[in-house]
Parts: sequence; structure tokens; C-alpha cells
Amino acid sequence: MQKRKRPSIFAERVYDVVRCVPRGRVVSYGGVAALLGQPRAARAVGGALGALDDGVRVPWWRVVNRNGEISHRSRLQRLLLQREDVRFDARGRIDWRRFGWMVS
DNA sequence: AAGGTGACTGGCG
DNA sequence: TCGCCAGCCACCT
Repeated sequence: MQKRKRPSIFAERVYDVVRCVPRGRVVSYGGVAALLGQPRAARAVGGALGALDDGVRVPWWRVVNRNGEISHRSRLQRLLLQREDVRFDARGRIDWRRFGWMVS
């Protein structure tokens, strides 16, 4: 049996913010942290998304690092983003001015 | 309860 | 621009 641990309050708040990101747009870990009122908790945001178990519907792939790059480096994340028409430049980075949501 | 870990960042060379 | 490094934060031993 899969023992899924219940998300902490902090994680729940992270998920709520990420769920607000519209398809075709992206946010940075720091951006999510800032929207939570804790601009220095970017690392913790990454931890929360990493602990995300399948079953909880959250568009985690719309969260990238400050350079507009994929941190988790999964084939899947890039695929899902491109499926939403999010473009990657030659360096594999996303243009904040075009796809950034709320904060950048 | 102190120490380790990680899907992070900003600053600096 | 690029890499390295020291803060920073929540969470798990």
C-alpha cells in the first residue's frame, strides 16, 4: 500500500497558489513564495512540490526556477509546458515577459 | 531536539 | 553569462 502523508499547512498553501496559475503561464519557486508572503521560502516551495503525491491535482509543471529553466529536469515537465504552447529558447529557457504569471 | 536535505536564490568573482 | 557559495525555510530523522 502507498502510505501518502498528509500535506502540511504550508504545502497546502503552496498548492493553492500553484492551482491559480493559468495554463500557458509559469511562475518561479520564489514567485510562489512571494505570493505566500514569504519571499525567502523558495526552497521550501520546491520541497512541497517534491512531496506532492499523485492524486492531488496541482499543475506543478508550471513552476520553474528563476532563470525560466526546469529545475526538476524531467522530460515530462517540458512536454506538459510545450503542450500548453509555452516556448523554450535555444538555451532551454522560458521568457518571463511572455509566459511569466503575476510575479517574475 | 539537533543535524541533514532539497524541484531555490541573490550576490560576487 | 556562468559557476560557486552562503543564506534561507520547512520537514524528516
